[in-house]
Amino acid sequence: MQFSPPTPNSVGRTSGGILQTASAFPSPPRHRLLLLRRRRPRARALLSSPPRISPYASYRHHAYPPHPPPPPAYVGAYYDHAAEPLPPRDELRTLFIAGLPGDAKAREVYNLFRDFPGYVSSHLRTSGKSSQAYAFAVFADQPSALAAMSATNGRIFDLENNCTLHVDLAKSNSRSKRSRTDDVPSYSSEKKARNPRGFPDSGAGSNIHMSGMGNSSHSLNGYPSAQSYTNFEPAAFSKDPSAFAPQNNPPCPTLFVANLGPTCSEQELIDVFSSCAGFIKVKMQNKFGAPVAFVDFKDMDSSTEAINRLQGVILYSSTGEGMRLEYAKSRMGLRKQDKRQ
DNA sequence: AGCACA
Repeated sequence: MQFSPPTPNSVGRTSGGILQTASAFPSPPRHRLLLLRRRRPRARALLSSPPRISPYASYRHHAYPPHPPPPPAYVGAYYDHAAEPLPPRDELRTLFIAGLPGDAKAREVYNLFRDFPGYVSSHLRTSGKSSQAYAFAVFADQPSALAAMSATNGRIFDLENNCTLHVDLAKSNSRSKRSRTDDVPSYSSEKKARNPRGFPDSGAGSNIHMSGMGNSSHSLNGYPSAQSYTNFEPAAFSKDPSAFAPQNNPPCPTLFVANLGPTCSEQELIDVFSSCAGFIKVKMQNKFGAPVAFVDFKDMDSSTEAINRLQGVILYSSTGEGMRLEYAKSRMGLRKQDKRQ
């Protein structure tokens, strides 16, 4: 209601398939850039060079035949912030997600963000006739939002429609308080996975509030919390991770991370990997040449899911391709926790 | 294209 529908005249993808963040959002607000720079001084790659999409990025469906890229980017979703009660600190902690297909479901948006620490809620806006949609995802604070942003920006949401996500800080925070219950559908109460088509996927302004608030960021509100990405991944995906892990090491709870940008920091990796279940710690190797890192998980299931989720993800610091994940050759620091006398 | 730390 307070959102104007996306304007389909905006710039989109070039014929080469390169996504230009800057052009996708003409004349980005100054404050947004400043915020990004403040926290990540070396965000040059993100701001000035287009995120390139790795074939490993995002939830992979089966191998879809390539399609000519439709223009997916949008400008829109302007929020009338006149009546918005900004939190005491006006730090932006809401993400704006563009590039969603018109038939995107609130559940899909929810599944995209629910595992990130600090996730609070998401709101899908589908503009009836348009073939595209956009959404907002609210986080507890800006670092959480930025971590989720760096992990999801550039992800291929729908290979079939060639939908690539553009995730950015929203221009203003969404109202996260449940001050209004007008257009909240009765979905969140129950009947969850029952009816996959139960979402009001048409009709502008279906404001679905999928909350993940509360404790440790998992589950809640009816959705199974664990690694149920069954909506996105084929069965073989979870059965045979080696088919998707282009390396030879046997599965290991520790991951080896390569192809990091020269300015990648350990904190940036923590921001990204801490969203994975079973995450323990990151150890970065910056001394020699190209930085690499090791990320430890509590078990091989966790590390495998992390590979599947984050393979090829492009970070702020990334140059060119996204990071490459492999099982490490040996488990990180198994020393005292192991009960070898 | 690179696998350390204990």
